[in-house]
Amino acid sequence: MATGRTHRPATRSRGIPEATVARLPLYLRALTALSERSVPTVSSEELAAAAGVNSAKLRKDFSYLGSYGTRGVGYDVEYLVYQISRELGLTQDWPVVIVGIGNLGAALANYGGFASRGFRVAALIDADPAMTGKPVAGIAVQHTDELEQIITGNGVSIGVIATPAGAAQQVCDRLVAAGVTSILNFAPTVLSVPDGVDVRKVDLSIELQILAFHEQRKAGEETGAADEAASAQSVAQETPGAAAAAPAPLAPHRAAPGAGSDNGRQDNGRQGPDGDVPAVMPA
Amino acid sequence: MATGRTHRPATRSRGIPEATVARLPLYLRALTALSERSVPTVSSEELAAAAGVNSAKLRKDFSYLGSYGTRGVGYDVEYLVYQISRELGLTQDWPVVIVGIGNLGAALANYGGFASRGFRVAALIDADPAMTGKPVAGIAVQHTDELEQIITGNGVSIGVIATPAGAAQQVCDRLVAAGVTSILNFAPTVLSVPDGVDVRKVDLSIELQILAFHEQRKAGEETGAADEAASAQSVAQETPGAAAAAPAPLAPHRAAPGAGSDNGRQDNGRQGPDGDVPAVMPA
DNA sequence: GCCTGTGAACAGTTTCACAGCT
DNA sequence: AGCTGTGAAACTGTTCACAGGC
Repeated sequence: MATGRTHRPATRSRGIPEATVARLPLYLRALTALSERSVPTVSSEELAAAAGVNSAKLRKDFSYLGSYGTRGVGYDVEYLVYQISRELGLTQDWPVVIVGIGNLGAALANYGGFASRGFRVAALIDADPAMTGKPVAGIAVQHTDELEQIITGNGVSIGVIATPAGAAQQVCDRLVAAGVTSILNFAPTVLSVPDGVDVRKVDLSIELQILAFHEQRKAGEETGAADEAASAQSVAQETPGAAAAAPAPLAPHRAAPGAGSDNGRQDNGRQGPDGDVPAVMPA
Repeated sequence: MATGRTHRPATRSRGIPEATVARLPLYLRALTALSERSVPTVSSEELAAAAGVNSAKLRKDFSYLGSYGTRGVGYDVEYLVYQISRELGLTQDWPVVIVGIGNLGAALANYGGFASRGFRVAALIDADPAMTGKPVAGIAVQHTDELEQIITGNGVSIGVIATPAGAAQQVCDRLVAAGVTSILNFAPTVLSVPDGVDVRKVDLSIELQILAFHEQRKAGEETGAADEAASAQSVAQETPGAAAAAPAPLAPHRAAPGAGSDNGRQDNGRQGPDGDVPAVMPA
């Protein structure tokens, strides 16, 4: 077994870097597309282009999973799809509850990508009695009172919070108390959870603010264009080949420059008040 | 490109690290909350707790902005709010257009955090003629045909794409051609854009898949609890003080473990087909 | 004494470049 | 010849620990 022998716990549980884990879904999506077109194999170069990363990074990432490619040939699409799915835990079905069925919650409930890959919306929960029983995305909304029962009854371990900021911590506490150990938080608040519970955060206004930062910077350097236009904004390099070399004969656009490192995972902390930032949804 | 690589080493601090930029909005939110409670100053320790990071990181982050604190005292809340706002470019108003007014687009349009800090929804655009003229969040939806005119007429440089995956690249191309240079993409696709255009991506299913990965890992190690429960899942450390030491006398929960490094910024690449993953919104 | 600001050590991630298999 | 897999180098980000001002 090429399972690197000496050091390197390669296939062992501790191993895959977070940065790599965060990219696996990207590869999986690209591979799924290839699979649907019945493409049998891909080279790291091709797959990397489809996923929007560079090939060295992709190969390194795959090397943490094991040696699933064939030198001189490339990777077997179907096999890789399976291996990555397994690694991500998508071969099993994850029941998910969405709490807070406003516009955002409804959008999430209707999100096809949800159901398509390992996730199943087990229940929609909202605090508004007027919503109870109303079907959203084919599922009847249930009242918050039944939250605990829904969680335990369905063995739910992943919860999505799409409530207003003011209600998020409370909902979070109840989810955790009922047994949820992974939370995807759309409310603009820092959630406090016990050790062992994972929180990932998606925050609209933060994303916009980061864009504004770069936008402002662009405006400020609108002067010396030609020379270092792209690199000046600290947007840095990626796709050294595409961006630097080839004039791209037919493609109308080129690669988006990428600068790594953001966080999507929440850290820690306790926010003082409750509702500081306006909420995403009505009720 | 290969143009030497514009070093920006100098004593002239023209380079705030991306990781720091990504946290500034977090600090800003915590500071705004303090400001509303008329708190005059905060220590790095307090502010860090409110923002969910550790104090050393926060101090380092602020050091890139300059020396805005007072030794022995802390930071002046109002002053810091101003400095960070300025750094992020929020002292000016950014007109934003949202393309794709389905559930998600509507949720974004209604998002209060949008308007509250520097961003103004200049227009809502949808390809469905049935939507045209309908008011969403108090703004009449306009048809895609007017996209270019809206962008140039309002000097819009930031666009939000909330369309189905299949339409995203097309919309993106038109936005860019019309002058947009920053895009927040909610469609599950890799967008290709020319150099100089920033793309940030928010992808629901990716976030869920990352959670599933950790969740799976937790299940697999449900055995040896006590000893290294938290660290075993590679969720790593953050808040060394809180998580490792102090038994937290009164707080009901503790810090959420944080592992850094994700990406929210898209990289590069050209996707082969168009609509592989189901879209977020109906039409 | 308290708390900021920061150099220096450390850790994680990306890129390079090439050995090695097919 | 072509392409993967991977050490090693380069780089980015985080943590430590303490000098230095209040």
